Amino acid sequence: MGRCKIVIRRIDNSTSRQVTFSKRRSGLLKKAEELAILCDADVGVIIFSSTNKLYEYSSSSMKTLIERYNKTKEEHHQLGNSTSEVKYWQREAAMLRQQLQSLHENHRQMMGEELTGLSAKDLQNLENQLEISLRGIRMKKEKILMDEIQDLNRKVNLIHQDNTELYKKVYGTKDANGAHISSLTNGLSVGEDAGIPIDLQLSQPQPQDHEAPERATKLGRLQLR
Amino acid sequence: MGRCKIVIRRIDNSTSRQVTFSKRRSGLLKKAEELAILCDADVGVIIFSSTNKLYEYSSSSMKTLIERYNKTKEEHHQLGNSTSEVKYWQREAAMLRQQLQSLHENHRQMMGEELTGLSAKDLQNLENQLEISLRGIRMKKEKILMDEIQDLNRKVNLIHQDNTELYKKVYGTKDANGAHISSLTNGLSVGEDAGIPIDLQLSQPQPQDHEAPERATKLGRLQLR
DNA sequence: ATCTATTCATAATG
DNA sequence: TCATTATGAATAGAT
Repeated sequence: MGRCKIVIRRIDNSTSRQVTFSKRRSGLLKKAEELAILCDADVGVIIFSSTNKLYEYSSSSMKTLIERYNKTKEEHHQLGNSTSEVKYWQREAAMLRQQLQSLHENHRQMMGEELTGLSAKDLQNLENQLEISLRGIRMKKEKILMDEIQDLNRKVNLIHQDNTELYKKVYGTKDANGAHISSLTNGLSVGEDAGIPIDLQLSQPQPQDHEAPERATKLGRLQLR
Repeated sequence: MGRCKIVIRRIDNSTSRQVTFSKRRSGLLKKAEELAILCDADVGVIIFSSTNKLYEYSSSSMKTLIERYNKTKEEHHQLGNSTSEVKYWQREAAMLRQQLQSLHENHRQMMGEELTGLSAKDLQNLENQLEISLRGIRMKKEKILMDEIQDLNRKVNLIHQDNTELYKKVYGTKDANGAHISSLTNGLSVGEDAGIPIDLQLSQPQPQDHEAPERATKLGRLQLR
């Protein structure tokens, strides 16, 4: 229910994930309250964001609700009482450390380190994955550069047009392009002719899909490396 | 979202209250799951109907979630109340969780995912790193394969020598290498001369198909494609 | 349960 | 974060 349908899977972009979280969180809490009121139910919602921030709703009291839940589940575990609080945190830390270790090893392997123990097959898989990653990364990079270049082209053309206009104003409507221009335009007259749009490109002609190149605009620098 | 707007207050008619409960309950649980997946959040919902029936959803485990909830609440409520040991472990866990998160993000980027937000420069660095990794991995793989081949060569030579010995025993000490051998050794005479070691090599240092090459050694088969 | 007419939630955008 | 809006989802009421 938005501008377009979305698939329910983790949102990659962290900004939009945060935005969506904020919206849907409030939506969920609202619906929980409506359900509780409309249908005379006892409802509790607990949400931990990916940044470990807590949000909650409870139609009565969360404590009572959780107790009721535990009773219903026939688990008299005394989850809320800090009998073995230290132990809890120790387990938590141990679990996290384990996860961290495993991920770290994986990461090392992706960095081409610590490869002993891997079979030729494992290495082949790793190689394939890295090749896939590289393709994705290169595409993304190309896109950024192409966008930047397109924006620069636009900028250059605008300046060139401006200069042509200025030239006309200064020298009348005679020849709008000539040696004079160069000196006037601080060496920016790139095109041969005002009528022909200037077009910078990456030396390798890549698929040119043109989207919003807003980043380049902000920079406004001319870096033609 | 229905035939007409309704006010949010207890539905008097028990039948329609029951129907609405059923519909909205599933809606709420669905939304909870979507939030958890989309935004990488930990979400739990507990619902007791007016007839004391329990319905629940939890993206991880309700037990863990409730424990986490209680800990978070306590932490918030009585900051100075916990012992130094608890505090130590809490900090430890928080630190580990942070590290895990950061490493996870890094890992995702190395997998070519979640690249939005990276600059062209970042992407270039990533690309360079992956290329370095690939070189290392390929070298390692080559080495494994070369070792394997060397081992096979050794084996082949040993067999060949054995056969030569056997030939001598059968036919005396005359010519140890000849056309006869071929028939005796089941087509295994690969080298020209017994004195010259046979030497298999990778035709090109590229991924051929390396289906578990270690098995070949064990089996003692010679597959010379 | 199933079917619509509506209202609602929210994705994209500024 | 806030506001707007087009669009897909949820659902109230009826069958």
